[in-house]
Amino acid sequence: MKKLMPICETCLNKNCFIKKHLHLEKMKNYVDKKHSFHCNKSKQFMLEGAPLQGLYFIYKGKAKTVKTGINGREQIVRFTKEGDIVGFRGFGTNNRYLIGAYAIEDIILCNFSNEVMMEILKNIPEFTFNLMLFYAEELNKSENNVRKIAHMSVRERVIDTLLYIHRKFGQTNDYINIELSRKDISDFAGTTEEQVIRVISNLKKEFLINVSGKQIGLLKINSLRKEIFDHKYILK
DNA sequence: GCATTAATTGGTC
DNA sequence: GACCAATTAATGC
Repeated sequence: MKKLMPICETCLNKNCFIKKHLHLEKMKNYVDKKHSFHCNKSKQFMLEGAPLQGLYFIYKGKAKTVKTGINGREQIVRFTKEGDIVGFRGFGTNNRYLIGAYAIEDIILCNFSNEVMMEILKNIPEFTFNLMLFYAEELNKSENNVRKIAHMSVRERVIDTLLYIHRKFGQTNDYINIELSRKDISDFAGTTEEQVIRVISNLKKEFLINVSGKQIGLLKINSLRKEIFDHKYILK
C-alpha cells in the first residue's frame, strides 16, 4: 500500500488544476514528471521559510496551511481537500514558502517541481490564465478573512468557521465531513481554544449544532447564517 | 498500563 | 476576551 502512485489520467479530482487542463496536448508531457508521496495525520509536509520545492496538489485527504504570527501563535490560513493546491503563495516571486502545511488526516500528495511548473506556465497560456484567475479569487477570500477577524465577535467568528467547513467539506449523517481539534478551529477563527469550547458548548445548548467528540454537525443552518448576516449589517 | 496530548472548567487580569 | 492552572477525557506507545 506504500506503492500507490496516482495517475492523472485516471484521477477523480475534477477540480484539480492539473486535471482540468489535461485535455491540452502539451500538458501530457508534464504530468509524468510529478512525484507523489504519503503524509501521515498531523505531520507537516511543507515548512514555512523553507526553500520552494514546487507546488503540491492533494490527491487524497485533508490538510491545513498555517502562518506563524508575531506572538508565536499560529494562524490557519485555509483548509484544503482533494484537488486543492498547496504552496502557491510563495510561487514565482519568493524563493521560500510563506506558509507551512500539515496533514489533518492521512493524505496523498502530488508534487510538481519548480522547473516543471515554470515550463507549464511559460508554454501553456490557458493554464497560466486560469491560475491567475485562481490567484485573484484567493486574494479576495484572504482579504475577506482579515476583515472578519477584525470586525466580528468571537461567537460570530466561530459560527462563520463552522459554516465555512460545512460548505467546503459537506455534511453527511448529521455531521460535517471533517474532524478538527478545538485548537484548529480557534487558530482559523483567530481566537483561543477555550473560547471555541465555550461557544460550541453554547451552540449545542441552543440546539443549533450537534456535537459528539470531534464531530460537529449543523442543525439550524439558516439560524446560524442569520446571526452572522445580522451582525455584519449592524457593523458595516 | 503508563505517558503524552486534547478537552473542559473556573478563575484572574 | 486572553492567559493560566487544575481536572478529566482521549489517545499514543
